[in-house]
Amino acid sequence: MNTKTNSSYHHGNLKEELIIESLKMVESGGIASITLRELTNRLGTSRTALYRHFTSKEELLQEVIQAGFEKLDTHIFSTLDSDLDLNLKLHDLGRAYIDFAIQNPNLYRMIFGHELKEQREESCDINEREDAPGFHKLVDIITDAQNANILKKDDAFMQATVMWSMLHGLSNLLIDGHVHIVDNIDTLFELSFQTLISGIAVELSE
Amino acid sequence: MNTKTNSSYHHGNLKEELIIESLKMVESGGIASITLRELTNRLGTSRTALYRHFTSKEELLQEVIQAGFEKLDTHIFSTLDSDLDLNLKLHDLGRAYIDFAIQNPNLYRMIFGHELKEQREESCDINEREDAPGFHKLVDIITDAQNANILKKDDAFMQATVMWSMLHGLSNLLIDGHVHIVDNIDTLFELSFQTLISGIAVELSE
DNA sequence: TATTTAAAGTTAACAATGTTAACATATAAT
DNA sequence: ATTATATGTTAACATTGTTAACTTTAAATA
Repeated sequence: MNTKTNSSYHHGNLKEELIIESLKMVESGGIASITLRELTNRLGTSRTALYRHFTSKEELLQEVIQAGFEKLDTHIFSTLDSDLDLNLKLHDLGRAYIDFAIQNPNLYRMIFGHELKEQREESCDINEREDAPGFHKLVDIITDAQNANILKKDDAFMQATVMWSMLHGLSNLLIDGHVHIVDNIDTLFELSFQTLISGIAVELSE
Repeated sequence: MNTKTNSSYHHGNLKEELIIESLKMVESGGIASITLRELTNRLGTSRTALYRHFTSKEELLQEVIQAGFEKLDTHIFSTLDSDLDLNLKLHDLGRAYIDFAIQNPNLYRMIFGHELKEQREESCDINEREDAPGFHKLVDIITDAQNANILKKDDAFMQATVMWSMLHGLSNLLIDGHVHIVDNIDTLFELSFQTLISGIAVELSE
C-alpha cells in the first residue's frame, strides 16, 4: 500500500505521506498513538528517515495540525450554502463545527490542544491571532449580519469570539465525555444557538 | 522539606504526599512534567515506592484529577456570597470559573483533559453524569432562578449545560492561547455572560 | 559521459520514561 | 518473641524519541 515504490531506495514523497499517515493515526487512535516506529513501519521506511524531512517529531506534528485545521475549515465552509439567510448561515456553520468535532474527536483535540502550542508562538502578530483559519470568515459573516440589521451593531470580533467559545466549549464537553446526552445533541445545540442569537441579535420589540 | 521523616525507612504518609506534590508539579509545569523520577526524588523516596500505593502512574494521576476538581469546586463556591441576587450569583460564579482556569491553566487542562478519561468511565450511572462536582449546584441555582421568575422555565439541566459550555469554551480558548485578548478578558466575559442571560432569561417586554 | 556533490535512507547506539521481579526493612498482629 | 504484613529498595526491561556514522540514489557539473 503505502510502502515505498517498488524496491527503490528512495521513497519519492515521504514527507507528504508521513503527514497523511499521521493524520490517519490521530483520527483512529489519538495523538498518543503516533509513534515514530509505528508510523515509519506503515510507510515501509526506517525509523530515522523521518529526520531528513523534519527536525523532530514535533515539527511533523505541527504540520499535521495545520492539515487538521485545513480539514476543519473545509468541512465547515465548503458545504455552506452561500445563498442562505444569514441567520441560517450562522446556524448551519455552528452545527457543522460541532459535527466535525464529534466525527473527528481525536483530530479536534489535537489541533486545539496545548501540548504542541508552545513552539508555535511565532505568529504572534497582533493582527492575525485567532489561529483557526475560518475565524475571519466568521467575523465577516457576522459583520454582514450586522449590516443587514440582523445582529446588534457591536464588536464583530467579540461576537465571533463569543460564538466560538460556545461551539468550542460544547464540542469539548461532548467529545471528552463530560456531557453524554448522546441522544440529545440536537436539542442541546439548538438551545445553545438560540441562546447565543438571543444575546447578540437586535431586539425585536423595539 | 518533603523528604521522609528523619532517616526512617518508612515515609509515613507517602500516598498523600505523592498526590500533593503531583498537584504542585502539574500546576507549575503541566501534566507532562510529572515524571516518576522527579516526583519521587522530591519526596526522597525511590522511584518504585509509588507502586505500593498506586497500581500505576495513571491511578495516581486519577487521584490528582479528583483533588483538582475539588480545588475548582472550592474556588468557585466557597467565596460565593449566598445572599446575592440570583442573577449576580450566576455572574460571579461564572467569573470565578474563568478566573480559576486562568490562574491554574495546567491544572484546568488536566482535570478536563481526555487522556486519562478512558479508564474513568465506570461512573456511567445515568444519574450522576456531568462529573464536575459543582455542576449540580449550578443546576440548583438555575432552578432557584427559574422559580424566582428570573430565568425561563425550561430544562434547568440544559440551561446549566449551555452555561457550562460557554465557560468551558472561553476558558479553553483563553488558556490555550487561541484568543489572546489578555487586556480584554473583562469585556469578553461580560459580553459572553450577557449573551447567555439574554438567551435564558425571561423576556422583559411581555 | 564521467565525476562530484547533495539529498534521502539505513544501522547501531543512547538517554529518558514507566514498569516489574526479587529482595530488605520496619511496623502490626498473634 | 515470633510471625505476618505493609512499605521501601535495587536491578533490570521494554518502549519511546533522538543522534552519529555510514550507504545509496539522484542531481549537478566538468
